[in-house]
Amino acid sequence: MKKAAELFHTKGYTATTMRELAQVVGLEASSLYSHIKSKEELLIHLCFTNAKKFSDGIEEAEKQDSSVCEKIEFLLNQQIKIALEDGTSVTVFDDEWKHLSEPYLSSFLQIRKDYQRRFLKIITHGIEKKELIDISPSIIMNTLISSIRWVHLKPELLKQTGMQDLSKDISQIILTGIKK
Amino acid sequence: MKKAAELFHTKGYTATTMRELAQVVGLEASSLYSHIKSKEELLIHLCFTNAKKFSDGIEEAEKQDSSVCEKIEFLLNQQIKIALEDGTSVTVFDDEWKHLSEPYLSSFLQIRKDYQRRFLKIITHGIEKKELIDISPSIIMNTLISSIRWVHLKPELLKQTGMQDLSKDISQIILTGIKK
DNA sequence: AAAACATACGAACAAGTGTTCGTTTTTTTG
DNA sequence: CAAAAAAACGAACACTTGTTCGTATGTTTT
Repeated sequence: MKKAAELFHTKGYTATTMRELAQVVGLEASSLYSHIKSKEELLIHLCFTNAKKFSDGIEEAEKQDSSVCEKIEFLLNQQIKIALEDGTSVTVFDDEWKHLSEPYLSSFLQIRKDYQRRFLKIITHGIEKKELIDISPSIIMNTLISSIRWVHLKPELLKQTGMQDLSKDISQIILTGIKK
Repeated sequence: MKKAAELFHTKGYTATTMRELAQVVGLEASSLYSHIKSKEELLIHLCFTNAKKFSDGIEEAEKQDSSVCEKIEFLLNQQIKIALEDGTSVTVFDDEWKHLSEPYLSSFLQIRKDYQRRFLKIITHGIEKKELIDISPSIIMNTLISSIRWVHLKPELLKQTGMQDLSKDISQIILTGIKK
């Protein structure tokens, strides 16, 4: 699964061959099928495992008895942490889900939509409480989510800066920008 | 080229078939080759056309006799504009370039690297002049670039908000976050 | 109108795809 | 150690891929 994630990350799902994957794990292509049912099974697993991580994150944020800004900071930190611990999976989650076939595709999109709905709710709440500036919640959320979508591609920056500091710097930029 | 960009955008380069493309433009697959030399030619054109747009943008910013913040705001606006005018191309530029083969791949990465080098220079300059907060220029740049990487996926938000306002809102979030 | 050209087509090809099958090898269990 | 189960293999299959080729059909130039 790990090697599959790496290949999907670098070459993309469609461009990745079962024969390539086999070679990377030291097997013949046919042998893979003693362990998995299909190529898509790999993609399904990677997509939904990561989807769960994100959903769990937002659930935890919702439960917290804290200010909206603290919740958002928590979410940012959490997502940066996930991205740094398992960057290749995040790529798959971000970019390769579109190769899921039905019914997995619909299911995945549903989870994603739900995640964004809950995120939006937090932001909207923050605007109402005048914690956040009065900008379209949708714009804020998308900017927020996107702004960290490079972290998993720069592991060298992690070594340089350290996760704690990296996380703090990014949070500072974004939070300063949306705080009232 | 336009239909190709759309297909590459929704299905990905590798997953897009010449037969599909042919059907979309109302031809048989073989007929396409009266107009293009290969499938990759399409990808090459899309990648480098967009690369040029971005390079031109940063060149213009460099020339401007303005503060660093104004330059960055100009760049943000420009890139948002590009993303909204031709969203599918931006996807190809962002995500599908990796399917370029040599020597195009190296050439493309060189251009990209050069673009980031010049962007970094602007930011570093801004930090030196105390216009920007003292955070790793690399972190600032990546956050900046990424933060708008969703715009081209939400044309409905454009209709709702209008490009001018959308651009202003995003700029406000990001610039407030990095201004000293 | 003839010649030259661009465009479109169907058929085909060579290479590569995910996957299956029957068999052999290796590991685990009783 | 023998039996059962799991894992690995090579060969093959059915299908799809980008692309080529010879040919036909319009379209432009002379």
